[in-house]
Amino acid sequence: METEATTGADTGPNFWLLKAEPDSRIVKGKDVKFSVDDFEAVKTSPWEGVRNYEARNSMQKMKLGEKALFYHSNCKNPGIAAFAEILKEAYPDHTAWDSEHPYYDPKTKQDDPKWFMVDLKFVSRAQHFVPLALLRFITDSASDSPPAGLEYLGDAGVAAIKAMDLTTRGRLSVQPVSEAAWTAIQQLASTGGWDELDLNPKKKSPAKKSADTADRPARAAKTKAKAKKRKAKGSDSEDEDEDYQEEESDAEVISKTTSARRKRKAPDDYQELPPTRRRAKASSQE
DNA sequence: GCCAACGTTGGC
DNA sequence: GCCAACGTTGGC
Repeated sequence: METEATTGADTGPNFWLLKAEPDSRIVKGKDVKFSVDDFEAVKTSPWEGVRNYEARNSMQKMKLGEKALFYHSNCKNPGIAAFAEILKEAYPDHTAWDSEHPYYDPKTKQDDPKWFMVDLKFVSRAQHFVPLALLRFITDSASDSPPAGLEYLGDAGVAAIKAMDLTTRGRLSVQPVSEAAWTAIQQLASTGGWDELDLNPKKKSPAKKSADTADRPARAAKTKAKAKKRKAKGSDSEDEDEDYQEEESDAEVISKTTSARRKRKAPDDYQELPPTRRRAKASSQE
């Protein structure tokens, strides 16, 4: 059974945002770089390596032909670089079983896949790259109306942008986008018009080291408010996720994390963990 | 390179 | 089941 659309639409298509890293970054000896240039060159790409439940759940809701925003993350100038669409609906992410792969997950079994991916088709570049800084500029503005030059967005477009997860949920790499936000982004990408805006106001004064982080508390408050809302209406980060709590016990999921954590803190009365679920799980293997 | 935010872990 | 601790994400 389908859960209803995360975006609130009950019948129409959903819209999505997926993040990729345009800059080289080496993980387990492999470069995980995937820029809009790479995407445009290959035209289609499996979206492998997602290892977050909420992101995965979103991917499992994606339907053939639904539209997505291609986002540049973890780079100098993050933002929306292209438009894409779903070419193939969710199927098991085989890279989880590939020990050579940067996102190898040794705990998942081929007969019980935990991670999924979709195939994405490149549609077009954003004629005007839509920088995160612009979306933040709009989101952080006290006004309900568009800034000068972007009147075409209308108040509705501004409201949609302000409601986007992108600005408040930085770590979510696959997220739903409302249709209104989709439209607003498309308008921005095709029209531009923010060259006159100072998207990076206030460089920190040398005296005040924390000047450029001064707005973070305000941001945090917004983030919290939204998180509360999600909780209230029931986030999908955990539902439909049978293994969510059980998996933790065996913990090699991301080995680096786990091994470090296992080492953490041995209180004086530390005796060697009484095996609990971990043992049960391990012995269930034949 | 720094560090706030946040998802996950795991002791209690 | 709560929540402190931890490591990672990702903007800056």
